[in-house]
Amino acid sequence: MKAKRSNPTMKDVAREAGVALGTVSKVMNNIPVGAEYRVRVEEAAKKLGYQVNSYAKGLKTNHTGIVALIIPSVRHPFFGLLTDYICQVLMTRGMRTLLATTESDMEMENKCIRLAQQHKVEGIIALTYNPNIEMDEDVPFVSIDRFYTNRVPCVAADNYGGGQLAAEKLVELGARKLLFLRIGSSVIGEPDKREAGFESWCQLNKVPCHVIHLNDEDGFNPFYDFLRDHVRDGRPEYTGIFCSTDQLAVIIVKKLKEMGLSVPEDVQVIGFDGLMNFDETPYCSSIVQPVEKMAETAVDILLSEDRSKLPALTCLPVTYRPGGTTRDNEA
Amino acid sequence: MKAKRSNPTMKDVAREAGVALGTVSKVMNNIPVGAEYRVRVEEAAKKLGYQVNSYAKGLKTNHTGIVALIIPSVRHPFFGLLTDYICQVLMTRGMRTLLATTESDMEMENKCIRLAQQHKVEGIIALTYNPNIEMDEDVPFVSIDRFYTNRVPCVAADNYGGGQLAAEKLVELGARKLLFLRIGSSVIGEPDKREAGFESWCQLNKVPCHVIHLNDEDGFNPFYDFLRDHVRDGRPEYTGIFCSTDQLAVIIVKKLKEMGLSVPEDVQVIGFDGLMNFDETPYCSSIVQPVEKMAETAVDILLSEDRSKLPALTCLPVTYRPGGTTRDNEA
DNA sequence: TTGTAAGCGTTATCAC
DNA sequence: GTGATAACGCTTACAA
Repeated sequence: MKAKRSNPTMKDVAREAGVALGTVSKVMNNIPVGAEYRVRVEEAAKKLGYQVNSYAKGLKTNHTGIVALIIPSVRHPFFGLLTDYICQVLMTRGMRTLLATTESDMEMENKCIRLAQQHKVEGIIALTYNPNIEMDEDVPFVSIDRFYTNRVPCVAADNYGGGQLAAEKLVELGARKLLFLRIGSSVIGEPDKREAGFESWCQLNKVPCHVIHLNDEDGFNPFYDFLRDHVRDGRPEYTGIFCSTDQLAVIIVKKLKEMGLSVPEDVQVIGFDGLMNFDETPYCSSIVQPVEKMAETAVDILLSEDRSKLPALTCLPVTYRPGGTTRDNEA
Repeated sequence: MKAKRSNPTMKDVAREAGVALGTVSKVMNNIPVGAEYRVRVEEAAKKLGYQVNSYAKGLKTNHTGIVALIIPSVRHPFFGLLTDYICQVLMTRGMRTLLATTESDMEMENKCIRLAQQHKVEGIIALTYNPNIEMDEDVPFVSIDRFYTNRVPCVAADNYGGGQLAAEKLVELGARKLLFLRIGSSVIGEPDKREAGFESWCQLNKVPCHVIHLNDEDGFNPFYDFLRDHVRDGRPEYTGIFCSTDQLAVIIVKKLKEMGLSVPEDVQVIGFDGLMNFDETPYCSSIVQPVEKMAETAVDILLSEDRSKLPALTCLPVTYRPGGTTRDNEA
């Protein structure tokens, strides 16, 4: 553990090296300079433990090398994973991550955006369903999972295709009637397309399909009721369930087992997200979001040179992965 | 979604309001100023959509309102949770979080510390087992789970006490012989005390206790071998297992079941961390780390006014929580 | 190629 | 209480 002296400035380095201030600056920025000088400056810098003051630098250049990430939390596995990747990708692009967790509180979201702008970040990546985002026209902004306008690029998984894929898989695995389950207050983001894709596939393929929106008041009763009302020969009729998230799927599987139904024998369940338990095993069969790809894409778009022609919406392909809650051969 | 005009400066506001530059500065910093002036300035600022440039401000004041958090990742539930709390607590203290994930790579850790210092952060909170941290003497530093020297405050859970508690609980719940399991390369952090506490309790209470360090080469063989070698009447002799982390505990439980042993009937398992699955249910019976308290404490120490007398090591109390892998009455 | 000097947007120190 | 003015540490013409 080494300790270094404090706060030497370029002026100090210049004096130490016996060169002009501008020369030091050039060395620090890799601008061609006499080899002899370069060495002198580098030695002086090392000796004094000099580090550029990026605030002074940022003030001049308006480039801070910081990108703000605004996200509901970092403790939910999906957000944690996404944050992790974004942070890593930004690092490889020479950028730092300013993290702001908002708990999806709109006021907080706007506050964080304001703060980010004050800090002159190079751009903002945000995951919010806030309809009244107050964004500065000229700080690059990329939204994840939420389409605002053509002027704000949005990156998301192919939620619609994922919904279709879930339906297709469930039928392929033997389910004749399908159920879609979703929980929580209605939002207006890309994830809503999971339901749309699911339903459209069923319609197109003439597969009976029912949709249940769970809410906080009724709890799981609508689900219980539906299952009880649709029984045939003592077995549930709807044997394929698609849940809007893995989280919900895990809960539903538990509920089903409590009801004496076995998963995947009696009923098959597919979730959405593709999260892994921390022993690297899937929570459930799931439509896997390409989280790493989403992170890369978001960063690429945010930092792209030519901001005049950006894709308004980028949907990245999802995949299906068995995870024990479906009757796959190889599961 | 509103859009604002770009980059007005204090000078612009001053001109717009018809006052001097200094007056604007005072208004922005809540320094007493004529009521009439204050109103004029505030209106002008709003009209122009003015926001302070914190880089210019930081250059002057050397206060950036940013704290760096250096952590292996944010995708592991424990780190995710910790990051979440730290970010929240910092926010309530008027600080922003600069996040750096290192994957515990030492080079990366030092690089991140260097970058943080360049960004003139108010302080650094780091979770690293890096022995050669290159830290600047005069940027406040708080370490989590790793004691360096008396000069660097360290915040951790009471790992030693947690180890004792685990042993005590296992015996209380009926185990006569105890096993400690730990995996991975040896580190030199506070978490090592889990083992020490566990052993010391056993010694003090004359309870037979065996320790196994799993490593990558041998895999779980040492564990299997030990279990096989210590059987009595067809039942394992060591019926209480303490794992150094919840993650390991989850794996061990799985292995035990594969061996035909049932948990918690045949063998009881306690982990460490107290993590919750994302459906808010514990992974296993566990010694719970006070993560939120750790976050608060780390931030408090980092930002404390008087840095002359700081606690070198703060160990926060842990608790035991049943989680289905022990034979607790109420589990 | 190297050195000089003018700002970048703030804050802080003064006279007023 | 208010308003010029000099820094803060750096980049970048531009002059040498």
